[in-house]
Amino acid sequence: MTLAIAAVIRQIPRGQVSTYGAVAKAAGYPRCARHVAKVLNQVRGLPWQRVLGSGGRISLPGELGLEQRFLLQAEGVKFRGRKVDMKACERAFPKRPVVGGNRRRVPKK
DNA sequence: ACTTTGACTTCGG
DNA sequence: TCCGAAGCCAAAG
Repeated sequence: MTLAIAAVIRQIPRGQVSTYGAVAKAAGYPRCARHVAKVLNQVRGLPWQRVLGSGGRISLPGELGLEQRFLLQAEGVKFRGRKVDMKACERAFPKRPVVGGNRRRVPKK
């Protein structure tokens, strides 16, 4: 799964971005946004700067965040204040079947 | 087998 | 817009 996620991230082209949640979903693990973050830490050689928080927010704290912003702008990604212009730059991934079998919120009652 | 760890997400105030 | 809380889940230790 770590690999599946890494593979998805590698598919984000220059000038485009995606989000943790979207990447997780595209890899077949819709609720593992958090794991995506972890993968970005461990796996090297990934275009880490192209992965953002929901809504196009930069989630990296401090200086790394600034660098991310810088790199993205260098790739031609447009910013709207602190957020990326997702409408224009978000990468659309082909749909993928969910791996672990679809789990649904139990109506609980 | 159990606990911790994330660059998360959504919602409410 | 900015917190805080709660939900989430596989990987790593």
